Amino acid sequence: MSQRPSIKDIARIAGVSPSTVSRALADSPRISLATRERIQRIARELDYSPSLAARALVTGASPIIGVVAPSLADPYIAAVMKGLEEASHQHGYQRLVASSQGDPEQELAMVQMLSGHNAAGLIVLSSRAPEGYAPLLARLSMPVIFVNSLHVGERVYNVMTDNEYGGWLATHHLIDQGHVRIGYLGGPARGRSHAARAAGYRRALEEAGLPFDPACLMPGDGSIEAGREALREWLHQPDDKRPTAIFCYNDLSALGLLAEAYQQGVAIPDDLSIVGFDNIPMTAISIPPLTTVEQRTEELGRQAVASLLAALAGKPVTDIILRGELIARASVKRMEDHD
Amino acid sequence: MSQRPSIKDIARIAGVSPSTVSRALADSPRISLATRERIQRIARELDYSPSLAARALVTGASPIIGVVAPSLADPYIAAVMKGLEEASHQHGYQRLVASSQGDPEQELAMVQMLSGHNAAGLIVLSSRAPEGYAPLLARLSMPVIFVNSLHVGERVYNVMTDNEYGGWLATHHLIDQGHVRIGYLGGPARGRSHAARAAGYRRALEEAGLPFDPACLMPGDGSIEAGREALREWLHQPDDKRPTAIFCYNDLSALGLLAEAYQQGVAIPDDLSIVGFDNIPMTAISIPPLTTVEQRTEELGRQAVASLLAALAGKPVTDIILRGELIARASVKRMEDHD
DNA sequence: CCTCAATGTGCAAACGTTTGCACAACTTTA
DNA sequence: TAAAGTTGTGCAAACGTTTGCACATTGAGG
Repeated sequence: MSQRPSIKDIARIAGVSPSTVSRALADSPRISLATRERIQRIARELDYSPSLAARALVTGASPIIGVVAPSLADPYIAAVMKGLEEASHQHGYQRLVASSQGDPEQELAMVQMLSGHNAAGLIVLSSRAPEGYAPLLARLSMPVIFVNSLHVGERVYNVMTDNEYGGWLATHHLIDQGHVRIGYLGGPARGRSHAARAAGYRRALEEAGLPFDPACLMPGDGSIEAGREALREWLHQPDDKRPTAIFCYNDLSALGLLAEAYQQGVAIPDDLSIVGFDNIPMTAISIPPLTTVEQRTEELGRQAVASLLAALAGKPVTDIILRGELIARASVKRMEDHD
Repeated sequence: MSQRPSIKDIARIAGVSPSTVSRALADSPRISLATRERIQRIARELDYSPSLAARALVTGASPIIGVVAPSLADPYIAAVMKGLEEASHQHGYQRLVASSQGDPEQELAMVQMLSGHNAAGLIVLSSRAPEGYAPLLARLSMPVIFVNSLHVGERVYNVMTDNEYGGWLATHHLIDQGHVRIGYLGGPARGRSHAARAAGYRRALEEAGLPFDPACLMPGDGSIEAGREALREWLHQPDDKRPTAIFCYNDLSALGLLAEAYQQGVAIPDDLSIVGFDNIPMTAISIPPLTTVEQRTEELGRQAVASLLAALAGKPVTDIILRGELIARASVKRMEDHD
C-alpha cells in the first residue's frame, strides 16, 4: 500500500533533513560517520532504492548507455551485445536497448528518444548509413560510438572490423590453396561492410595477378536463403565459368550454401570450396566445418564501451579497427598444381 | 552551446505559458487549434524532444518495459526478444534490457534497478527459479510477467511453453516410428523446463507400455559440447544397451550431437535417430535437417507483452501456455516391424 | 574573552514536466 | 442587462533528487 520510500521518509525517521540523507547515502565525508551509518541502516530497512528518474533530472545525466541495433535476433549482434554487456556492467552502466527493425527512419527516432532519457552516451550498431545522421548527431550533446559503420562529427567515434582486410584474407587464402576462379557472394547491397569485403576480395585478386570477372560476383543479402540461392545459381553456370571457390559475405549465407549443396549433391569442398565470415558458433559444427574469417564481435562490443567511457572521461579517443584471423577448417580444398 | 530546448523555451518564443505548451504538444482540445499548431511548429523548428526523465518523475511511470534476461547471446532468448520488440514497439513502449549473465543474484539486482526507473512493468526471462524472488515481488508495485518459469504473487503472471507436452510429443513421435529404446539428453539440472520435458518423455514411455531405464537418461546442460559428449558416451555403451533414438533437451545440444556423430562416423538417422527441441533456424540446414519440437519463441515474447499490457490496463490476466508442433525432418528413421 | 577555523547539518533552488484549479474574456440565455 | 455558461490560457504545486550556500556548534589559538 505505502508508496516506495523516498529520501524524505528516511529523513523523517532519522530526524534529519533530506539533504543530509542524500549526502549520507552518497557516503559524503561531510556527514559524521555515526549519522551516515544510522541513515544507511534505515535506508536498508526500508528497502529504499533511489528514483533514477529524479536523479537523472537533476544531474542531467543517467548511468545509461543507449544502444541502437537493427535487431536482436541476429547472432552477430548477439555476440556484440555480449561484449557490451560485460564491459558496461563492469563499469556500473546499464543499457537501454532499442531495436530499429532495420528501418533507418526508426533508427533515427530511437536515437532521438534515447537522448530524451539523458543517456550518458550512445552506441549504434548498424551497417546501413542513413544520410539523416549528420544533422541529428550535431545536435546531440552526448558521445556516440558507431560500431561497424563510419560516421564523423564532434563526439562521434567508430569501432569497426577491418572488413577490407578480412575480405583480402579470405580471398588470399583461397588463392594460396591454388584457386584461380573465385566467386564472391555479396551482402546487403548498400552496406559498408559488404563494399569493404568486396574491395578486399578484388585487391587480393589483383595482387595475385588474377583476372577479375564481374560474373563471379553474386548478389546476396547475408541470409541463409541467399546462400541456397547462390548455389542453385552456381549449378546453372556452364562448367568452365564456374568458380571453384566462393567467398561468402557472412557465415549465415555460407551455411545456407552448404545446406543446399548437400541437398543437390554438390560435395564441399571437393566440388566447391567455401569461405565464410564472422566465425559464428555454428561454423564449428557444420558439415564440413566452415573455414571462415573471424570477426572479433565480442571485442567489438567491449571496445565500444571502452571508447565511450574514455570519451565521457574527456580522454582523447581514436577510432578503433579490429582485425580477425582466418580460421582454417575443412570447407576449402587445396587445388593440384598443373605442371 | 545551447542546451536542449525545454518546454519553457518554446513558451517564451510563442509568448504563452509552459502549461499551454505542454497541453498543446499533447494535442489537448482545451487549447485552440491555432495556438496548438503554432506551438507545434515552433517545437519542430527547435527540434524539441521532451525530457523523459522529467516526465517519468511527475507522472510516476515511464513507457518502459524492463526486461531481464540471463544473456542476449542465446538464440532462444534472441527469438523471444524479437517477439518482445515487435509487440512492445507497436504499443509505444521501449525496453530497458538488463542481462544477468546467468547469475541469480544479479538477476534480482536488475529487477530492483528496473523498478528504480519507474518501469511500467517487468518481463523476466529465466528458467532458474531463485527463491529470493518472492519477497522482492511483493514489494514491487508494477506487474511482472515471467517467461518460462513459474512464479505466483499479486500482479505476477506467467507465459510459458508446455514443456511437458513437448517432451511427450518428441518421445511419442519416436515411439510411433517404431523405436523402443529411447534416450533423453537432459538440460540444466535445476531448470524447470528440463524437468518438464523429462516428465513428458516418461509419460510417453508409460502410455506406450515401454519400460523406463534410468541408464537412458544422459546428463547435459543444453550446450553444443554437451551434445558432443553425449554421443561419445553413447559410443561407449554396449550394443544391446544403446538407445536407437535420443530426444535432446534442445536443438543446440542436438546439433552438437550431430556434429560429433559425423566426425565419429555414426550415421544419422541410420545408426541413431535424433529429435531436438526449439526449432532454431539452424535446424533447417543441419545435415541431416533436424526433426524437432517447435517452441513458439517469438509468440512467447508477443504474449508476454500482451499480458503485461492487459495487466497495466487493469484487465484480468490468466497464465498462458503455448504448445509447439513437431517438425518432422530427416534425423529420425522409421524402424522396421519385427514380424 | 574574542576571533577564527573546522565540522556537521539544514535551507532552498533547481532540474523539466504535468495537471488541478482559477481566471479572464466572450457568448449565450433569460 | 444581468446571470450563466463556454472557451482559452495561466498559476503554482508536485514529483524525488542534488548541491551551493548559509548557519550553528564546537574547539583551538591568541
